[in-house]
Amino acid sequence: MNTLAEENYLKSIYHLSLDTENVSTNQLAAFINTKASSVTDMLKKLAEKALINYTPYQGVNLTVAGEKIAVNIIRKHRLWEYFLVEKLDFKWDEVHEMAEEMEHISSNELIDRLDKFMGYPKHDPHGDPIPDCNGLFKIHNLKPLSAIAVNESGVICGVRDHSPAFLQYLEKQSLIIGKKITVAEIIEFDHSVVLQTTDKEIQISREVANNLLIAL
Amino acid sequence: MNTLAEENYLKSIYHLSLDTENVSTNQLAAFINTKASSVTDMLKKLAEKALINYTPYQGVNLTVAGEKIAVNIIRKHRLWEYFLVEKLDFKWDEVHEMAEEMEHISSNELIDRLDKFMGYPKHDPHGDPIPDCNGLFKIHNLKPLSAIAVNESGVICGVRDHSPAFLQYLEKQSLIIGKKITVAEIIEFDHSVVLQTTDKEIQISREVANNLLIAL
DNA sequence: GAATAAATTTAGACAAGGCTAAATTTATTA
DNA sequence: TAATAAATTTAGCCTTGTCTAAATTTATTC
Repeated sequence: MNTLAEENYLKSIYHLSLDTENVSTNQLAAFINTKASSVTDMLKKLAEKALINYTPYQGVNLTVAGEKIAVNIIRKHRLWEYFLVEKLDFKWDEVHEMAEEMEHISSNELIDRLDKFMGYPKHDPHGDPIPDCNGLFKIHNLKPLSAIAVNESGVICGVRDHSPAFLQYLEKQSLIIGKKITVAEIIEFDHSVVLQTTDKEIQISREVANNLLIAL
Repeated sequence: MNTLAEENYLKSIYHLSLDTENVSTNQLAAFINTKASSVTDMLKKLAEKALINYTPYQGVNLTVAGEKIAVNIIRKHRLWEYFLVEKLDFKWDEVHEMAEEMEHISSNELIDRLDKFMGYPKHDPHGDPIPDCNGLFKIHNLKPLSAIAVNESGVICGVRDHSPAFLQYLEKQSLIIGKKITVAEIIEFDHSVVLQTTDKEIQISREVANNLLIAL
């Protein structure tokens, strides 16, 4: 098995790989909140284990074996988040830290049974897809709200930022998963977005719009 | 917060303290499966943190602060075991290792909500009492079956050995928590015990009898 | 295309937790 | 009570994962 630190590196490389092909040492260091030199040490170790492809100075990406481990950790994370919200009544902004710990519980039998217990949910409380027991999941073709044109409509299906502050703000504005919205206007000056929802009109900043994921 | 290793030492000291007033270095080393010298190092660290009372060569016991932490870990362990058996349908011999990991999930809010979710159970699947959110629980006055006289009756309420092998054996013999038994005979030669249960007569070794806890 | 800047890696150190071997203390026994 | 045995602690070393500072490589710019 892998250490907790190794698992966190693999998971982080996976997340960063969604945006860039090769993940750089500095990117990882910033993401994990550590120093570039520490990252280099760990990359050597993971490369040694054949979990990443690593060429000095050229960044890294996951091998098939490494990706399998990363996806399994993400599966655990999202299933525990679902459990915490659906069974223990936590709010969607409260569960991330707890799930960060729980995702490292090793038993796969446990997580498969948890999955069954909850009825094989497809998405976590933030709209992120939950990989099945074979690591398979659909990657939605979601667009940030900031990329939606005026008069177009869509449904909120995910968030990019998972911080409690952001989630609490959305909650307050009733901008929750499943909400239908229409872009009424985009303010020229600062690219703020005016939304028409089922119950009211809301104006949000470009920053917020950029972190809301929409299905058309 | 305390490290995983520290938590395991505190928990172990707590368990061993149930039998002996002061726990010796060697006892701990054997229990934790490590070397006496490693134990000494950790004892110094825990004494430094005022979680144990430690006098070199004289063994240790928990301070009030240390006992509080230990009981909280045990609460978590037993609640997770209950969850695994009652909600995820694991068998009583399958849950110990998983709970060993889960007991270190830090959030107390989480464990309190889990407790509520399950209806505040009083005992784990092995009959051990579950401390409440204030760390309070009744210590049953249970006797090992080996200490019960011929013709006396009682109910199986706990086990001393939690190993899968022992639990599987009990399961096979239908010697489960809540079962009513009567001591029919004690074999003089090897102190084997002949039990009369509701459905049949069973003979068990002194070793087994010694690890079954009975309420009269 | 050299010179500077930015990114990355190497070198050397540290803390946690563990181990072996040696020294010391306590317990036991003749 | 002296001698031996058992238990415990100390000393010194190892691994993991981290850090700072220095060296090296890659990127950028004039």
